Amino acid sequence: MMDAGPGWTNERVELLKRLWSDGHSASQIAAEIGGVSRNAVIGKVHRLGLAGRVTKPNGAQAASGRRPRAEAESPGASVAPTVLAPAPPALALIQPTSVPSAVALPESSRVTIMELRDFMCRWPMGDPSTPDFRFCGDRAITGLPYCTHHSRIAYQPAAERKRDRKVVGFR
DNA sequence: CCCTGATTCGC
DNA sequence: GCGAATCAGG
Repeated sequence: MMDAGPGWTNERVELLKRLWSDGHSASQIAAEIGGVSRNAVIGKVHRLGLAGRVTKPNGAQAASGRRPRAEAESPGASVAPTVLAPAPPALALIQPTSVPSAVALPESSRVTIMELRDFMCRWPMGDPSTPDFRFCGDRAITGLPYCTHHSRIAYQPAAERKRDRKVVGFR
């Protein structure tokens, strides 16, 4: 008599609530509960009214939802051209004068410009005029030219002159 | 390429 | 009510 499909029993819902309020992500909760997908968790969370963990002050909500089953996209139409980074690190001028490569980056996936892919971090490393000039090449944040590490450096908020040395944006 | 939550809609 | 598909953003 195995239950074919354990729906959202009271215990599961309570576990969901506990994990959600405990700060676990939807995918983590889904993996913890088992048998449910991340979407299922999110959907249930919203249905329970628990959503609203991250509320945007602006009226700009999130996605507009899923498409109404229509896919008449213009195949020939080209989208907007690729936009470059708003504030590149001025090439190698901001070079890591004291980069403990032997400690910090044991094996950074540095790549040449030829090996640089779209999803790779474009953070310059080394002197562009030398043959050993490479880019970080690490996995870049989607939509951004840099990886998580270098994004923090490139997009540092201009309001942190001295004190407050905490890392930006993190739950 | 990874991830996060939000939303819609067919079931 | 449920959750996959999709979207938007990091």
